[in-house]
Amino acid sequence: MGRRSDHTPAQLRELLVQQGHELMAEVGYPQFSGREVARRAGYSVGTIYNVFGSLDGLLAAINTRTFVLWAQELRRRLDQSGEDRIASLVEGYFAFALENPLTWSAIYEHRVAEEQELPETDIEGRATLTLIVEEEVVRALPENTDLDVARYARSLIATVHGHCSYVVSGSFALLEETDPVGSALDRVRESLRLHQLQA
Amino acid sequence: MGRRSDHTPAQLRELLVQQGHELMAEVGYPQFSGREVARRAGYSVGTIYNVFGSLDGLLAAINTRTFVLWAQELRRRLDQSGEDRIASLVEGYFAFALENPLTWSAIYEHRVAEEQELPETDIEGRATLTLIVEEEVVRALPENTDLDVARYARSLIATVHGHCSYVVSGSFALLEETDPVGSALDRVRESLRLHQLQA
DNA sequence: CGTTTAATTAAACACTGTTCAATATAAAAA
DNA sequence: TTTTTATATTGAACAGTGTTTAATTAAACG
Repeated sequence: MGRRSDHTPAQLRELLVQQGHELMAEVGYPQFSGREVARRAGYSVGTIYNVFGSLDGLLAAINTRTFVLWAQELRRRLDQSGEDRIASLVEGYFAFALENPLTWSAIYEHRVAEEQELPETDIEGRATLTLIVEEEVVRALPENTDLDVARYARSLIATVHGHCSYVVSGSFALLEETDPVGSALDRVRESLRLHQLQA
Repeated sequence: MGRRSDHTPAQLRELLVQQGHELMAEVGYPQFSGREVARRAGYSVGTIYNVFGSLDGLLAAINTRTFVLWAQELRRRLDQSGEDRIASLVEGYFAFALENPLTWSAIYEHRVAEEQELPETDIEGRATLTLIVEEEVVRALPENTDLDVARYARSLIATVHGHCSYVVSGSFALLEETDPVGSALDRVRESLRLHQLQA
């Protein structure tokens, strides 16, 4: 078969990312197969290389999709949140990871060698999550704080991330931890409380 | 070639773990190859399956070795530590990960499906790290604390781990974070300070 | 010594990711 | 409309991988 016109370039790209994302959700990063994605999309392997340049390119696009869905979930929860928006964030962080363990883990299992080579659209989609958290951290802090808020927000994300990754990977289950979300939230609250008083 | 007697079973096991650990340090988890380990050890692939039952068994043994080396490094630093033993711990955590990024990452990249099936010796080697931290957390807290110290220690480990994994994976570098160790230590100190006062 | 037992291998199988010449077809030019 | 050009698509080839298993050979035992 030679040139086809079943899909526009944009449609084809979308199709591959969608099928790839589904496969990732089904089997996870270690069992992920580019050939299988092509098979499901009704194209042959080479097409992935035409469209994304490499398998890494497809994987990056799949993970970016996960980032976007994750950010949407956080926004959704913030919109429905009561007073305690920080709790909504932390719970949303965990909830997404636990409801989508395989796609969520894939984000961290796929090491991007030179991250500068990520397409603009990918970088943007990924940054959103950080921005959402930053907004809420600003909101939780006194106006006249002398903290580097961006840096502080990243540190709180890292704190929650550490707890969350232990849960999803199963290390915490082994240690019979019953309330990892609670622990993560405790650490975040402790830190925020101190910085709220300090002003 | 049939049965050989170049190594005792124990020696052979040790040889494979050692070669495997070296290979992991050279190429990292994604490029790791059981066949290559066997090649370097001068045996054929099947031997790995004789000795460890599966490739996962070898990987578990390799990662356990990393845990043991890591724990040794922490103990070494604690022995030479001044007053601030918590800082020694956090710095030791990061230092080991940054000096051994590939073997350290492999610990978290190799998902063990049913962790109950880890050999006793592996479980023991891995638990040591947690115990070291627990000891120091007890030391840092008032005697009459009503905290669940084991659980609290795990939470602090998760906090540091979150920061550390961002550094090693390169996510923090991208965000121009200059002092992740400092951030992690800040979060740990904040929490400890509160729990020191609370008594 | 012969027999049993166990370690070791090589080959086979079914997969991977990646590259690339051949080709069929859509788009452009005549 | 016909011819030409450009390109999207494929399928095969290559070099790997993990895993299983029958055959082989050497050690251990009686």
